[in-house]
Amino acid sequence: MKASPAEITDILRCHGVNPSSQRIAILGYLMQTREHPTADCIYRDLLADKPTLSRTTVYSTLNLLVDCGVVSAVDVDGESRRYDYPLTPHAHFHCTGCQKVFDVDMPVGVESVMLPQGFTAKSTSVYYHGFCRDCMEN
Amino acid sequence: MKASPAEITDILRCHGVNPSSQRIAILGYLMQTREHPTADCIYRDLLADKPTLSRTTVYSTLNLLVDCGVVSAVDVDGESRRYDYPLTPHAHFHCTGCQKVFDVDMPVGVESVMLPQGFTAKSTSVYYHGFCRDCMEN
DNA sequence: AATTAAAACTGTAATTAGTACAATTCTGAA
DNA sequence: TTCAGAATTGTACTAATTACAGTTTTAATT
Repeated sequence: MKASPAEITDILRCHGVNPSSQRIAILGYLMQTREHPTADCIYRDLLADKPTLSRTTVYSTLNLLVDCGVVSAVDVDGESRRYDYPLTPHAHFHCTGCQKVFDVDMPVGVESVMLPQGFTAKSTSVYYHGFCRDCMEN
Repeated sequence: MKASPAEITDILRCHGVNPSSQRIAILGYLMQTREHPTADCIYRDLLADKPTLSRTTVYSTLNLLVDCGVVSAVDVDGESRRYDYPLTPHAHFHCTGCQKVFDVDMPVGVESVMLPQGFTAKSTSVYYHGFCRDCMEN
């Protein structure tokens, strides 16, 4: 089910973000994919619908959305940063063959690990690296 | 305790890597720090001892060592890749204030999570993001 | 010790992701 | 309708990393 512009607008407003048409398009794009796209990938795909969109807007909007916690950044390898609208908490599997990123279960207990005195974690990322099914078979 | 050149040579040979003086210096550097340095940081620090060292060699050596599993890459944010000689398995805490990376305990059970059918993980990374003690206090 | 082929190293040039910034456009309140 | 602030745009720039060609080193063989 695809989120309506009104729903996307609400999410933005809830986080104190002014809902411009570009921001709605970018967040909407992230909400309807599980592909963990890069900024450039988002830019290229949205260009068809919004021919005046600029790369700078995509980058700055993504930074804004990450800063206010609406979307999360996926830094799974040293390559381009990817972005994720996390419906539910999950971990990521990075296939070193095809470079795709898959959502997998978040292991239990990760969030409650003992950190050194005085350290407080605001978020946790778990990445598995290996071969996905398709790459395993070939 | 600092590893001797002979010990470093052994580690390299065990992994099928020809122990050149540059490779010994780079691996030795990583073995005696817990700072998770970037390639450029390693380059700058080693330059004092090896004035003819080139950045390209540092990058290619690090790629080589990561590929053969001697050192691990730490991609904790979108910035430069960092490198780690992991004596024992551990997770990483990334301070969003000072940008330092700290070793912390690896939570139990992370490695035994249920992955989708046909997926096999070769390695696992766990990153916590937040404020370290010093940044918390200031 | 001399020869030599392969491997490793070096330095420069190129590539790529991402940011800075100034100019333009949009928006919504007065 | 006016206008100020916010958002967007496009270009120029920076920084991390890689490609590549030429040089040096290594180590085996004669």
